[in-house]
Amino acid sequence: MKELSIGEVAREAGLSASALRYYERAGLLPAPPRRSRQRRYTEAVFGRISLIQLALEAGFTIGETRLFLSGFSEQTPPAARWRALAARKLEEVNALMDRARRMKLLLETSFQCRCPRLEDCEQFLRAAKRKQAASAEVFRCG
Amino acid sequence: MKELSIGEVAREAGLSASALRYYERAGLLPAPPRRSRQRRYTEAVFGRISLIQLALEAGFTIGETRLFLSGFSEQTPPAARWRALAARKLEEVNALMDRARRMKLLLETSFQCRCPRLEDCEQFLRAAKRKQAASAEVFRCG
DNA sequence: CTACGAGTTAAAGTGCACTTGATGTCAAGT
DNA sequence: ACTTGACATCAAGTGCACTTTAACTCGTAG
Repeated sequence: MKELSIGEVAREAGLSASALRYYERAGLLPAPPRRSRQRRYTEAVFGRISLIQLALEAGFTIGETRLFLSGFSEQTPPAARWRALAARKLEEVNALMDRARRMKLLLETSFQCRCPRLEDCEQFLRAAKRKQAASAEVFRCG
Repeated sequence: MKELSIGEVAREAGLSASALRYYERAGLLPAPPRRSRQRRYTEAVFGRISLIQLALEAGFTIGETRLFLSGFSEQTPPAARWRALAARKLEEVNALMDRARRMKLLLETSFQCRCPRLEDCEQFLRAAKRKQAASAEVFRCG
């Protein structure tokens, strides 16, 4: 089984070595064995990394992603426990998609006006004011 | 024309006074006249605030929102500015929805899958690895 | 032997969108 | 006169996901 350095893994996976170390500290990646203090990975790490990337790209935080990963990899955690976790995340993903859809709608609104100044444009003001979206703040920080 | 304090505007608009001051510093809101150093707004500010909220909810950053509001060049009409910014953002939102969809699939699959370890589950790895999204970091901070 | 590149650590820095804290000003009420 | 409450500024803090920096340890090539 070929051993890979952190640099090789990083290049292959398309992220930085520092991100890999960060994931390890954060408990997303298991600490690999060392050859004279240097990490040596196997190909198996790429699967794990893909899962991490997908979860993060889907909007999960590091903490949630850790739950997602370790919820699975623990030796047979109570199936119900995982199901609850997955159900909660599924709700979040649904909320996420809802929000994305609303954003898409807003973005696709093609304003046709020729108003030179925004403040005078009834079209924009109307669009802006009827937004009771009550969005769950999935993305904006703070 | 009635004059409003920052507190009244904040209450009415549903955001905090500090956020209003922040928007002003960031160039999203014009600096209103002062009565003994205190900001005095007119009703007109609510239209502007709605536009800001619209843009932020559509996923624009503060910087992008400033571009939308006060233009690259002032003589570019608002509708054109919106289209230009929206086209770029739309791609990001589409990528986001794609990722969310795959995450949803993943989570739903998890209700069926009996693999003891996540890394061994072909279903997951396949779902996770199909990512050519070239994600543009829409939402994640940093 | 020395230089080089790639790895190691802990700690501090970054960007976003704000918030919080310390300190000060001011008009109105008691 | 004094207190209260809302406002002001400026600096620093927050949370996330990393990155950067400084100081080091290696194995290998020349």
